[in-house]
Amino acid sequence: MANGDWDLFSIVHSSKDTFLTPSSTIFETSPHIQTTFETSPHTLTTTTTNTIISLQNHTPYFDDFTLSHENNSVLFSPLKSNDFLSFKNFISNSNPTLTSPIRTPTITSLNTNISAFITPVTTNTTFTTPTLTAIIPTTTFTSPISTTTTNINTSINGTKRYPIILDFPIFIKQQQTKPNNNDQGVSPKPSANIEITTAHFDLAYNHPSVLRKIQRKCNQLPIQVPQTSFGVMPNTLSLHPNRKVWKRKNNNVKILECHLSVEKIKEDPWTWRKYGEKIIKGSSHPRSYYKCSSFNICSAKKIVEKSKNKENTYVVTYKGHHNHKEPKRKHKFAIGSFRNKSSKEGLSIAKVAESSSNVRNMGLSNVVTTHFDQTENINTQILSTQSKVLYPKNELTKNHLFVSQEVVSSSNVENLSSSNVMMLQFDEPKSSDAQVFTCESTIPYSQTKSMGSCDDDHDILIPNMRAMSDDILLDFNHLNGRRFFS
DNA sequence: AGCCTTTGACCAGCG
DNA sequence: TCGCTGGTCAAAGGC
Ligand SMILES: [Zn+2]
Repeated sequence: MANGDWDLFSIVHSSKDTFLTPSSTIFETSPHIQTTFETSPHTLTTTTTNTIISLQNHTPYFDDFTLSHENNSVLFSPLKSNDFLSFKNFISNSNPTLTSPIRTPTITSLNTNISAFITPVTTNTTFTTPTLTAIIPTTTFTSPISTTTTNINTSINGTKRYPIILDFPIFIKQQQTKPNNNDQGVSPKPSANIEITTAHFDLAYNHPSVLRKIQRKCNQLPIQVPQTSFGVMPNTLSLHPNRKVWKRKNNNVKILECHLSVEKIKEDPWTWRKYGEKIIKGSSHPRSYYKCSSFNICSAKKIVEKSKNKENTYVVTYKGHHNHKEPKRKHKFAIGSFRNKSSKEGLSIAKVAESSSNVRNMGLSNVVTTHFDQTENINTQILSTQSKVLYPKNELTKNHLFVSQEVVSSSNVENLSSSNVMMLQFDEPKSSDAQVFTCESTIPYSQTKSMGSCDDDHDILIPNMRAMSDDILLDFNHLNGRRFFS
């Protein structure tokens, strides 16, 4: 796939006045805010170091921070280019001893530059960790201010009020130093496998800059937060007695598209039942339609089609979400076993699948099927995001970031090496309903390990609809006056 | 028996 | 209006 086909989804951490930019990408860690406060010249420098992966420049999001000055504090939320004015006033008003000298300062320089230094990603798997530096206000005063500010206790503390992606790029760096045992005689291998889990999306959804826009302009474009119209369920009051009618309004909404190897399809912990197969015009491979078979009212579906371009790779599109836990074990005919030989496509999969090891790590979150669901409509989304609760610890762990420890240990490395990249995509802004997330990953469902610990004391997380119990879901259904899972 | 796939018909959306 | 296309249904049969 040509890189030009991808627009990277932005987990947008933008400043208040910056619209989310669908075509740019930023992943960032918790900003580490370091400050230096010098009295001569009177300079406050705040250095916020984020770790960012991006293909293009992007207005960064600065986490809220509090400037404490003696017994006073001011919250900056977030940092804006004119914050230095607030800072100046703050300094002026907080300490009477400064009033006189500051009243008539000669400001020799004001540096309000906020700039992001982002190194372009040169390959799909080489990431840089640029430094983002913000300098607020760099104000140089003339004397006599330096003689009156020597004992001022000034500090800046990041408030870290909202969840952010923790430690994500750190793991990337670890991966980059790890030799790849399977890297034998094949041209450059991905140095990092990045498994995109619900954590990324949840945190993106929950980001305050995102939520504000949803609640304010949920119907306007561009849409910053994934939303679907997939809530149109099969009509149980069908006009045709012998046939159910599936209303296909907005049926073209893609939830998530993945390019997966055979192994990863096999390791999909969910169970699926095939309900259709279609020859698609212009495609040499048929498209298979699957429904989740674990739970009779689960609306999760997936569409599998063999990739045109890559052998042993399948394009898997997931729709809807599971309203239940992962099955403890797959029954023997679950998708992935491909027992039937009459389908040519299935046969090719079956050969590989049967020769592979058994499915492992059933309980782990997988890349997409478990958690990349959307709330059923915008109303629900607002409802859920207005109720902030803490995850139960086990759910938090389950949904946390996973990074694989090994490069794919299959025989198909050469076919997968070019796809070992995390790509998330917003649809074109003109598309009013569809939000396309595209994830191209070679991470198997297994071979993953939770490497992150959660900052439980600080993170405030939004309830994860699919991680919640069915009872809670029913409550939501009542609140919204309709049923989602029927 | 239960769950699966296969398969042609049916249905909705769209140009 | 009509035909094309993709998604879904459901009967039939397999494992
Ligand atoms: Zn399900």
